[in-house]
Amino acid sequence: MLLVNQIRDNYAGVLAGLQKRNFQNAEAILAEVLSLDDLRKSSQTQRDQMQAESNAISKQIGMLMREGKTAEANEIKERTAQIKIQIKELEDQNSTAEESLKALLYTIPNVPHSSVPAGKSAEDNEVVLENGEIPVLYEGNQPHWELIKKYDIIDFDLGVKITGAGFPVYKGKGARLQRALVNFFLDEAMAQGYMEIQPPILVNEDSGYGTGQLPDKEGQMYFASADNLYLIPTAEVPLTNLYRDVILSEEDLPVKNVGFTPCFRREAGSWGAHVRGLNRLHQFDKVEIVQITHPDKSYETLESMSSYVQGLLQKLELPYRVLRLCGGDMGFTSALTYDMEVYSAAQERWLEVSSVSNFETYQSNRLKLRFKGEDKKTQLAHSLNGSALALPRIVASILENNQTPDGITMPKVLQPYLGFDKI
RNA sequence: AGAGGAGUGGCAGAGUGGUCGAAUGCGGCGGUCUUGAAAACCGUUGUACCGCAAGGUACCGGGGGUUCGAAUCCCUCCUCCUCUGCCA
Repeated sequence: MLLVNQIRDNYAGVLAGLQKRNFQNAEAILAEVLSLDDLRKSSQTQRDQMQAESNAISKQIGMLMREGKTAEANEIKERTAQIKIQIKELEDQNSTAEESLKALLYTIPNVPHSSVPAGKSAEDNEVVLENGEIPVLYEGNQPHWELIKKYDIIDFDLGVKITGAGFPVYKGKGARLQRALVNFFLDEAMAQGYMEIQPPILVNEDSGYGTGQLPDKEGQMYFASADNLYLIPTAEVPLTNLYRDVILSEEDLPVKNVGFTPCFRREAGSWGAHVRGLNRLHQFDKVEIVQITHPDKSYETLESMSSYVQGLLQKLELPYRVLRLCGGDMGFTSALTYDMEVYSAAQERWLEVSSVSNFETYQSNRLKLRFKGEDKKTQLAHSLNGSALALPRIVASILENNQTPDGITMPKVLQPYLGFDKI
């Protein structure tokens, strides 16, 4: 969430940024934030003063008691009763203001970076670059949901039988392809200095709040009610919450972590004709990279993460483009997001396979993720993450773009991991 | 899952109603001494909020309560350890 001081010190900038996102009623909401914060401060100042007086009296009572002056002690005691009532009132006022302030801040998205284009929807995203050749497929090519049946490598019907829609079963070479991709992605990340982390895939409520899935996206997560745990929608949640309530020292920066996990998304109400096959699932595998950096370095880091993801796509020989998301299409918590899309020749459309974002202090403010520098001052770190990569659409595009009348050719980099070159 | 024990500063560990944000030791940082280092000695060493500042307030696993006053008493939740049970 945004910092109140960020709003106070740069009111015009924050307002303009929120408007670029088409955030409704920005002006009224920001004014409300400032007035709630004023109320919070003034009630605390008063409360602290009353409390100081009360503490002084209590100390005095202690002294009188020790000297055996019980009557005098009892006399002063009566004064504290009155103070207590006032303290209670001020405390209520203070905590109400604080809670309202927090609830309001939760509803305000991050301020976009200056390079973010204005716009309302995906159509206004800016194409930064395109790379790779779009393959020309043979007559009679098929989309992946046909190919997986033809070669019997991914089975949706079996998934329906044992779980439900959106939970595919990977078989034989299909399963092997999944494992090869995961290993390839992890090995590549480690070669770039990321440390591999295997986190739990169920997380508690605090973690949900830490990265922003709660309170508003509650319906998107599967919930294990007997134990109050959420199935993670992305490894971002455990990987970033590792650093909740942590003060790093400056020399620990940048933190570079990578993790492979299954991801679970309820995707309530988002089913339709264009989300067939592997395009949208309830359970899928993803390798996620997370970095925690010094505020001065985060944009440099964002570029390097973007190039890293592009490198993966190049090695997989997939044609892709990079988009800079416009204000209206960005995620709630992001300040700048690049989406990587791979062209699927059989579906004749671009598929989003990665999203790389800089959250600046938006997440770290919620997480209380800070670092202490040479000057011994603690300040909020910047957090970034990106998919590197999510498997299903990568699998879909590999299958579709590499299909030939007599089989599907596997990218060269994967062959050592696969043990075969063709499906 | 059942029975018992325990959670205090970076770590170890005292403190069982007031002068306790908290002894002491270790570690860290600064200094004296030294050619340098070690040792010794001296000083310093948590986080957050309010305040222009001086300063104030809160925090002893989390939350709630009793009391003029809580690290200390009560309730509740969480976590860890030991034993029993179950188990990849």
